[in-house]
Amino acid sequence: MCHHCNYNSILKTSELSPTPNRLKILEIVGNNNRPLSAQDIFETLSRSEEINRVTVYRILDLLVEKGVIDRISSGGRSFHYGLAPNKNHPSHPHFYCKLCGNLECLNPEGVHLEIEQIIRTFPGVIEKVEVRLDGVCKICLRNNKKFSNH
Amino acid sequence: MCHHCNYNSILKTSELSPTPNRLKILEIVGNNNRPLSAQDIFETLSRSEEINRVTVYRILDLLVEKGVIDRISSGGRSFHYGLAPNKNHPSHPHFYCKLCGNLECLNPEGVHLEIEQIIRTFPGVIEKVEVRLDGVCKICLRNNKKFSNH
DNA sequence: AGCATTATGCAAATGATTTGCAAAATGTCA
DNA sequence: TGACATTTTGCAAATCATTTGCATAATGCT
Repeated sequence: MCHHCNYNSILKTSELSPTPNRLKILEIVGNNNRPLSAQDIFETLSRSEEINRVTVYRILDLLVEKGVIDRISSGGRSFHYGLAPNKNHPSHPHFYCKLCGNLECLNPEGVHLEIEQIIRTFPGVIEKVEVRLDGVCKICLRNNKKFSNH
Repeated sequence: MCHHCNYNSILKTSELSPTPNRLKILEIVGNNNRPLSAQDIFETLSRSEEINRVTVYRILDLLVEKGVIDRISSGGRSFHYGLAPNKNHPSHPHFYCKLCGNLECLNPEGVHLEIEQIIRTFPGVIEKVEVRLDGVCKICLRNNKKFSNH
């Protein structure tokens, strides 16, 4: 979630003209406290205007390509999208609930990851690190007693 | 990869009768040094015998459910499968090459992950942690000069 | 052998994403 | 402003990974 970002200028500095659709999609991604699926974004946007699903996919691809947003593996079959890490939003781990399929952001302080050794010795190029915890979220736990003793 | 495991007994202790197909699929997963997709496993198995793709999926689901193997997000659209961590194979991070789509295992020593704080304070149940590095592997780097200065 | 249970195959469905192509919108420049 | 190139969007269909439903085959048990 970001209240400090000017999405318009983010687009411009990323070599993307700030078209209405791009802006709206970036706002939806940025104003949410969790990474959303393309479907989530499509549904949200559809509530206020007509837009094609393919357009959503294409804009998401573009934003990922320019490094504005991150494509995040959810643990399920669909990708989720969140603002790319920057000064205001440090890189952080996510939690995936295998029951409701929601992905949530975790505090970056909670996880200390030391990968210097790998970065030093890995023969390829490392562009991104993803840390994801999987399990059952609080809400599903309450609704699903049988998981409470795992 | 595992040279110390008796797959037959692993199946038995997991409440699964060691049918030929289950054994072969577990062997393919276990004898490989990287997590494979269902498609990889299907193709490998198909070289030596007739088997249906759906059967492969079903056996993989079963092995995951019983905790024998792990379903791992690849960074691409398909899941990959590797032996679940145990005494012989500690949990370890993976590297996904966005060009060739291969997933490889990284040394567990290379990554230090401290998640005690999250585990202590998270309101849901955490069952699994996945760490994945994304980028371009050594081989694709060699074949794709344009990525060598990223 | 007879019957229940389990495992497999096959066809089709589903869900997420991508592609091809054409129409609409936008930008550029004389 | 008009003509033309470029970019953005929509629509239909394709693709890819995975799942479902249902029928048959294999296996286990008494």
